[in-house]
Amino acid sequence: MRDVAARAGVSAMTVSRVLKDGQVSTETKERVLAAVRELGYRRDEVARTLRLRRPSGMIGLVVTNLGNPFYSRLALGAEQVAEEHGLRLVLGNTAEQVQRERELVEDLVARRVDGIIVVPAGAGHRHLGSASLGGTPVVFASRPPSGTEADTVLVDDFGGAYAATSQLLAQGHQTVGFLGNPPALFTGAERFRGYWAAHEEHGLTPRETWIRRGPQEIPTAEAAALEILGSDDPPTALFCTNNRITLGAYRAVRRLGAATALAGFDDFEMADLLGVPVTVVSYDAEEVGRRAARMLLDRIEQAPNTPQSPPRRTVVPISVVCYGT
Amino acid sequence: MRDVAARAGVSAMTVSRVLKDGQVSTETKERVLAAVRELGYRRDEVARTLRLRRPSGMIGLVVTNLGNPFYSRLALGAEQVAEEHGLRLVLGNTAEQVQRERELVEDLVARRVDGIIVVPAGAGHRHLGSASLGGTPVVFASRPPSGTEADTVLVDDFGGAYAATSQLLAQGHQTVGFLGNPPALFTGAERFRGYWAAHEEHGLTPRETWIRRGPQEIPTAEAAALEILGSDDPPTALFCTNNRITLGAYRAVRRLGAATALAGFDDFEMADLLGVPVTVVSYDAEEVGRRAARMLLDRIEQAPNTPQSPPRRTVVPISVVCYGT
DNA sequence: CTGTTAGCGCATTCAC
DNA sequence: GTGAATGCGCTAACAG
Repeated sequence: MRDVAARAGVSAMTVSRVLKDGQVSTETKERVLAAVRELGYRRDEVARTLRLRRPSGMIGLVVTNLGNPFYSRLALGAEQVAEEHGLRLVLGNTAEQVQRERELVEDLVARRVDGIIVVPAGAGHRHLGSASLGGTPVVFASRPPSGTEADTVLVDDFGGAYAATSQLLAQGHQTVGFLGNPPALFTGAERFRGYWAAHEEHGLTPRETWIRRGPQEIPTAEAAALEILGSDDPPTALFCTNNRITLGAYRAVRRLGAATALAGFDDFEMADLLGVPVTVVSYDAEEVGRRAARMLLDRIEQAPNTPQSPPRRTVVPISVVCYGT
Repeated sequence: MRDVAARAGVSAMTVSRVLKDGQVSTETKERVLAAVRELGYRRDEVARTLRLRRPSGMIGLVVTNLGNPFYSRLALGAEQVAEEHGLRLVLGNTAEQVQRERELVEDLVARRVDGIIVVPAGAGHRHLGSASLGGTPVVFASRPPSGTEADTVLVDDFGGAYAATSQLLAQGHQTVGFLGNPPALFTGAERFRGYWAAHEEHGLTPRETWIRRGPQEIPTAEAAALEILGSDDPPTALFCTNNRITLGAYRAVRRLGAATALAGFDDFEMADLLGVPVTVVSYDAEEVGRRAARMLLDRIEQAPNTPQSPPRRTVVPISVVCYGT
């Protein structure tokens, strides 16, 4: 900046004013801008935010697995909203490790991000409370906080599982198996709850032998499905808690040549081409990111030393789509 | 920091030293650390990097479409490497808009990122040259620069298309159609070149009526495939330049009940379950991100006022996988 | 071992 | 309109 000033024959102060369109005569302004171009000068945003006592104009996004399309689409949605407000997104991947999460969040706070969106790993989240983070606003996405209160954006896990299972039951299936993620995961628990509630609604009780609460990937889901469907008295339908599990189940059904109906959480591209009836719970992952970003922006815009409004929670709706037959 | 110093009864300088584990007596160190804990103090990394005349410890990643799993996995790979070096990733999505790209890159430079990985949109990339960016190192990923020289990581587009097409020809198909992205895209051009070269190798010339260089999404690809396969003299196989196009072609084949063989760029989860023979070009998208990050780190570690080593280019290998039949 | 001085690049405040 | 002084939060360099 000094160099630009020298070249334009003015003081650094004048250059600063030109760059923030302050009161400068048209003539000097042009001289300064010329010097800026000639020197390829760029104002240092880091020094600027320091001087202005402002946060960095970045928001942190901490996810558990960016390789999962759900989270990359969440990131895309958050990026859209951040972009509209001139904010940049700083990305961190925790691989479900609480320790990584803790370090990442600490680092983001030290870098003075305006706020953080986090898909929490693990169970206790006191270390993610805004209070533990020097007041940096935090929004939870996809999984709710435990041990602290905070703004949260969830998917309607319960409702989706309930609706999809109900669909199967309404189609006349009396026996619906369950393949899903472990109960320790919030989504796993909620989706199981939905599955169960749908049965109760119909006066049914799922049989324990049709339930597998563990598979996470295609091969393990396939094995579990083979086990269930190969038993003496197999169910006529299966509810799966995510699309990888649904694909595993599909492989099993196909291999056995069974007529088992499938329902699952998460839409996927080939669902209509499988050749067996598939019911799918569909929702907008980008919308999760957009809402989280908007909630965060609302917090950020609240004056920091103002009494904080209570934490809000919003649930992104799902829809049920039936493919095939 | 002053507050911490006051509380510990020392000067700010001592606090600073404690936090960077300098020469401080164990006793004062403990007093300081106690004060840090009590006040929940965090060192301001922004001010720190300013004072140390260092870049921000962040690298920028600018992609054209984070919703595309290829780019989100690229991001994941880059994040891994960045993480290992204690660097954060700042993400930007251009949606293929050159204007957005330009603004993003400018902003990243102004924020003093250590370097930038970019999947360039558009055709001319002079504005992405390290020179135009005040010397900030830049690595191109997935598409090469034009109008400037820079480190680049590519996928073996030509080789993959060549290998997959050759596979079809070797299987006895004399007539292989082409469904692919527009020639303006680097990948589109390269993959077409590979398709063509494989034919030449076999003494064949593809027929123009079997070629569609435009479809990008499933529905348009399906329509194009229906057109080709519905003609008087349809080819017995189709080469598709990405997995969305392959899926579109598959829909057409299935609808027509044809026995057309398919080959395509990009692996996908269901490829082995389609019920028709499918050859797929597979590659490691994360590896693209990892290599780009490593190249960038190499540049960053070069002293800035040293004669720069010439731009490097690396190509991530592909492998061909045959499913079905 | 610890404190003082000075300045990273910028912008607010107050002169002129 | 423009410039000089001052300080954002931190730390290298030099005292003591």
